[in-house]
Amino acid sequence: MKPMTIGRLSKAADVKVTTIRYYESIGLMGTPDRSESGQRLYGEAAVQRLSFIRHARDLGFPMEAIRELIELQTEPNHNCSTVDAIARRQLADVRKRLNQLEALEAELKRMITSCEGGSVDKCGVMAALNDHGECIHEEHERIQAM
Amino acid sequence: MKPMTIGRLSKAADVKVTTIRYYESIGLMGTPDRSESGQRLYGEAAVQRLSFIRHARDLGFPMEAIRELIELQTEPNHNCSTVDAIARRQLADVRKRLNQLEALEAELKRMITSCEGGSVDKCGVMAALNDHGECIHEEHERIQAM
DNA sequence: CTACAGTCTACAGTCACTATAGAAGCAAGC
DNA sequence: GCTTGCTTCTATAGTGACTGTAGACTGTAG
Repeated sequence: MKPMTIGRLSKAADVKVTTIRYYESIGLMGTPDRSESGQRLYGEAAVQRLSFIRHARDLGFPMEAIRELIELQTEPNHNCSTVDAIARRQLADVRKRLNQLEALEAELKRMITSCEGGSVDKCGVMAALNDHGECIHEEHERIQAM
Repeated sequence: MKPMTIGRLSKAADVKVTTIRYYESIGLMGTPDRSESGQRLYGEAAVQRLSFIRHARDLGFPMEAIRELIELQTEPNHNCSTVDAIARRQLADVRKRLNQLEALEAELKRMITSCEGGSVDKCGVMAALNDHGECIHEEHERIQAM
């Protein structure tokens, strides 16, 4: 039951110190106890909470959804259908992105095989990039780079 | 050969006016001619350039890669192997993201099916989110939400 | 005691835009 | 010519989810 400093918490949950303070500032983490000298002190619950956030972020849940989930967690009598709905929404989102990425993969593959070497003005990749009619972006949503 | 204003260019290339000015400010678009009253005037080449950028962004190319591609375009004698390399890098990236998303899909599906209704403290989704050991993030890269 | 790592606050910077404000320009209708 | 209303101009601030920096204090190992 001995409390840990922010650095230890950081290691325990694999979240950077600055990010922990950031989460606190946006109200995701609650205000921790402080030592006499003013240092933040955390218990196991903080590790849990932080790992939860991290895991949900790794799964691509938007911050807002995570906030919602945390609120739901704190009132455990609430029916979990809301939680289920959030997860389903996220799954739908992931699937949409999968489809888009598959289309991208196909187009990139096509672009690359069309390139036969030589100078840029005959390059198939460049041609494909210039030739902006046919391709994907009927529904013009943008894929994020990582 | 009559020049168009930024608004017309915006419609022609399907890129917002503000975004065009932004691209200019970061040096992706070059400084256009101006009318006597100071309005930007563009020709066909600008539509081409802008569409090129837009298409590459739609394909998820990072800004830096696009900048590189544009530079290559302006020296057409350059061998296109560099272009090919950039496209291949992008393809590899897309494939990596595909794999990650597939893993996410599986985990989300598992989470959702494990939920049998009832209150939050017995919810399988919540359990999965709390239970942060086993899952994906050995290689902890984060998937971006869109 | 002295290093030196960790922690504190507060604020600026990142990316790729988007939004806002306030002023000036332009095109059409009356 | 005048008014109406859209477009354009510049400059600046805001977004999300952090990251980085500066300068001061604290805690600990040798």
